[in-house]
Amino acid sequence: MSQPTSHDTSFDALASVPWDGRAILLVDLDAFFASVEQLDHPAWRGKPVIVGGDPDKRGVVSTASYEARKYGVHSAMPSSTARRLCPDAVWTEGHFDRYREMSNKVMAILHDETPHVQQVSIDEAFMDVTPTGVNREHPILIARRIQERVEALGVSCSIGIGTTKAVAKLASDMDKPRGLTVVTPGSEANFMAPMPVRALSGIGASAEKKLREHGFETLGDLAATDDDEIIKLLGKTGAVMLERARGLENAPIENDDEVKSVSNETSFAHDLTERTDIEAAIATMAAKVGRRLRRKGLAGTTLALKVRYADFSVRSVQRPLPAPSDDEFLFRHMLSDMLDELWQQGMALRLVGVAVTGFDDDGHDADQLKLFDDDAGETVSKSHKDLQTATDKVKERFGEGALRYGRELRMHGTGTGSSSKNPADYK
DNA sequence: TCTGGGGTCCTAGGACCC
DNA sequence: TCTGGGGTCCTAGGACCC
Repeated sequence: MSQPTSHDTSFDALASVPWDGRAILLVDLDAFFASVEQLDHPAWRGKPVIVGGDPDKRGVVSTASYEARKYGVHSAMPSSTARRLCPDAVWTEGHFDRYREMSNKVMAILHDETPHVQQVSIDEAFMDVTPTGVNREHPILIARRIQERVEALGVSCSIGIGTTKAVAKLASDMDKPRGLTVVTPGSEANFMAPMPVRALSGIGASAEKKLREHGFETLGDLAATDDDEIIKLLGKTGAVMLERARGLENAPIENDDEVKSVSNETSFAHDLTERTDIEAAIATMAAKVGRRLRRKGLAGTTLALKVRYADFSVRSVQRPLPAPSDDEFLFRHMLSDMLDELWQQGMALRLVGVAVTGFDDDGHDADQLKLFDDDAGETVSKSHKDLQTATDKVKERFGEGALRYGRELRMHGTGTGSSSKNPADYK
C-alpha cells in the first residue's frame, strides 16, 4: 500500500472522499527533545545531536536527532554505545522545562482543533476528529493544518490517521519525520497484516517471544487466530491485542489527567555500599517527591521504596502512610525502616527509588498530618511543615541545588548527574 | 555495548470478611 | 474434625509505554 506524503497532491484526491467511520489522529513530535535543542541552538542544526545521560555514568539516550540516527543511535541505547557509534555528536543532558513549554504550545494547537485530545506523553497525543453534524471537515485537511501550525513553532510532527487508536499509531510510524499516513476505513486489515507482532502497541519483548514460540509472526497471523489460544498465552491483554490486530478496537479518546503516582529514582554512577550514602540518597529523593507532591497539591496514602542490586535484579516494598501525606520527613523516617527489608551490610545498590501513590479521592488533605509522633516520642508539630514551605520557596527562586538538608549533603559524588535540573546534587 | 526515569496497568497470592 | 465459596483489599513483581 503506497501512501502519499504530506507534500503529495494525491492527498487532495483522498480528501475528496468522505470519511466513513471514526477518524483518529495520532500526532507524534519528531525527535522532539533533539529538535527543540536544534531550534534553541542554531549552530546544532544539521548536526547529530544526542539528548541523554552521561556515557560515563550509566546514562542512556533519551532522544537522538535524525542526523545521529544515521549512525545507529536510538532512544534507550546506553550512552556509552551511542558515543562509540557517533563520537562527534553534540551532547546535552536536556532541558525538560523547555520541552514541557514547547509541548504545551503544541497541545494548545491540538485543543484548538477539537476538545477530544488524549495526551499520551510529552510528545504524543491522540485526537478524535470524526466528522460530525457540526464539523464535517475532512480529517486529512485537519491533519495537514496541524502540521503547518506545529512547524510554525519551529518543530515538526508526523501524523497517522485511522479508524482506531492502534491503526493511527501504526500509521504515524510509517513515515517520519513530517509524515502523514492515512489508512482509509476498510483497509485496516490489509494495512496491518504484514507487520510484525512487536509493532503493535502493547506487545513488548516478552509477549513477542511467547507469540513467536507459538508461530505467530505477523499481525495477520494474530488476527486470524482463535481467541482462546491467545488469551491462554497473554491473558486479558491477549483479548485486547486481538481486537487491535483486527482493527476492531473501540477505545475512546479521553483526557484522563488524574495523577496516580509521584516518584523519583536514581541510578548511581557507582554502586552504593554504605548505609549512610544510601540513606542520604533516599533523603534527597524523599525531598524531591515531597516537594513535587506539594506543588501538585497532592497527599498520598502509600509509600514505596525500590532498589536495584548490582546484578540488576529489582525488589520493592510499600507501606501505608498513617494518613494522606506529602511530608518528606515522615517519608524519610519510614523509608529507613523499609530499607532494612531490602538491604543489609555488604549489598551493593545500583539504584534507589521512592514513590508515593494512592491519591484516591479528590479530598487531598495533607493537614491531617499536622501531628505525629517521631522516634523520641515527641509530638512534631506544624514547625517542620513551615520549614518545608520555606524550603520550597527558596528552591523555587534559586533552583533545586540552592538548599539541602544536612543528611542530603552526603550525596556528594555519588549520583549519575543525569538531570540538568539538579546539577548541584551530583557535582 | 551494558543497560534511565517517569509513569500505567495486570497478575498472583495471601489476608480478611461474610 | 474437617473444612465452602465469593468478594475485596493489599502487596510484590513484572510487562509495557515514551
